[in-house]
Amino acid sequence: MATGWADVAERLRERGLRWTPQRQTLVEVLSRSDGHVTGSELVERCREVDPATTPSTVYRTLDVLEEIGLLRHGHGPAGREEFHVLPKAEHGHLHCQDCGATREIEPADAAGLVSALRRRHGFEVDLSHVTIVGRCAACASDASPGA
Amino acid sequence: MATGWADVAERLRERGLRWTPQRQTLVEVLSRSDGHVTGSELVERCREVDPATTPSTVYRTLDVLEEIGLLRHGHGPAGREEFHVLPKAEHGHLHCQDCGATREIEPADAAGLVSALRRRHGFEVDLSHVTIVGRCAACASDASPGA
DNA sequence: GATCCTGTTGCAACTGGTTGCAACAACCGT
DNA sequence: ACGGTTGTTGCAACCAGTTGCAACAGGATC
Repeated sequence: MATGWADVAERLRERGLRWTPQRQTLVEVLSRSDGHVTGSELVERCREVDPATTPSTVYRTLDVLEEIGLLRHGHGPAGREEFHVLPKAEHGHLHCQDCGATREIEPADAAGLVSALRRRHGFEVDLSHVTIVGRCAACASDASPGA
Repeated sequence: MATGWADVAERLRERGLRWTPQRQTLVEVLSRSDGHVTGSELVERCREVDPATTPSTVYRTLDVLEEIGLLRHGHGPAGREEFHVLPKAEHGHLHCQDCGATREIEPADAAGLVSALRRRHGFEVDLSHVTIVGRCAACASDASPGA
């Protein structure tokens, strides 16, 4: 909560953007959310607060908040939108195809890849957007010997 | 084209699956496609061959063909389905947020990450499903100094 | 060639998300 | 407090993809 939700209104106004009731609702919901949420989850939770909530408004506001840096989005394994609230550090995600578990990739794990791509292709990785799919330890040891 | 499209019919029948006109259409379209295609692109191209093509049939057939190993799918930067025809080698994708360019990640580039995740978390990466987002050399050197 | 079994198709409805547009309202200036 | 500017909302239509289901049709069997 370091650069928390408290000054969102100001940050918006600084850019000539507005602080509307709908945005307050979404920010309130976000401030109660931890880690990763999907778009439709957020829509649903906003509707609990204000049943008149419209999806398009939520998604558009999410875009705005992302521009301000309060969240990042990525795409989950099913291609669904996934939001990442108040990222402390850039980090990617690991998703198990079999059990569906998701865990975070520590920057150290990705350091090799990031620097390899930078050196070899001059490519600057945006780690927060990365979801790597595969099999987690449990599922891998479960499946490989058998099949 | 090593294990090409020629014997698809047999491969299906071996598994008790069927070789239908609709599947022939899709396979014909796929055999003319190179590299990466999105789902809707395939639907469209099938419709050029057979205007009666239905999306659900195409997607279901794609699932079947993926099971047989003739293609792999992943999710592009916008979360859209992306198919990867006749994969010679497992490889991921690099996508530039700015210019939209996509290039392939060579296995060597990812080797470090893959082995780091295996060692540290026992996680087996499915490289073909990975799309890494960031900025390509051109866009990175374009943007970073300025902004 | 007729028959049966079961995989497959096409439809229609639905999910998650996006977009164009006209009406609206936050905020600034007076 | 009032008006005007312009960012924002909500609607409705749409896009990409998925699913349940009843009708259909491969292909093996007789």
